[in-house]
Amino acid sequence: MDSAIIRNEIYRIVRKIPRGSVLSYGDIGRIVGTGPRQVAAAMRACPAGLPWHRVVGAGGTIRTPGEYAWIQRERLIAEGIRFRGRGFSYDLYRWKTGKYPH
DNA sequence: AACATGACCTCTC
DNA sequence: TGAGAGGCCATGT
Repeated sequence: MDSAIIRNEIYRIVRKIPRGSVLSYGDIGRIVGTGPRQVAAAMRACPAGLPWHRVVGAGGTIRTPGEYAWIQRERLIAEGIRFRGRGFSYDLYRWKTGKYPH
């Protein structure tokens, strides 16, 4: 199935995000050619060892439900991301090294 | 096969 | 600044 391949692509990209950087659901979706919700759906399975905390909502917001939101925030802060208010500056911490297809 | 759901995004008002 | 609507499409029932 295509969807399984896309899921693997998503996981591969998330694994590539370097420490201290983040990527949004929408951007990841744009890279692999699918939508933001599909990225979220893939993250629901969350394989062990995956740096899921580096995947955030558009504009640098935490969209993770429940207590994981707190864990994610702590981990991001531990990687050097400074929060301002609810979220942080996505432009500042976005993983820029990965070139997006266009 | 139809239907509901969702760790989203963008545009309105 | 915040709430609502619509679009999106893989997943699970």
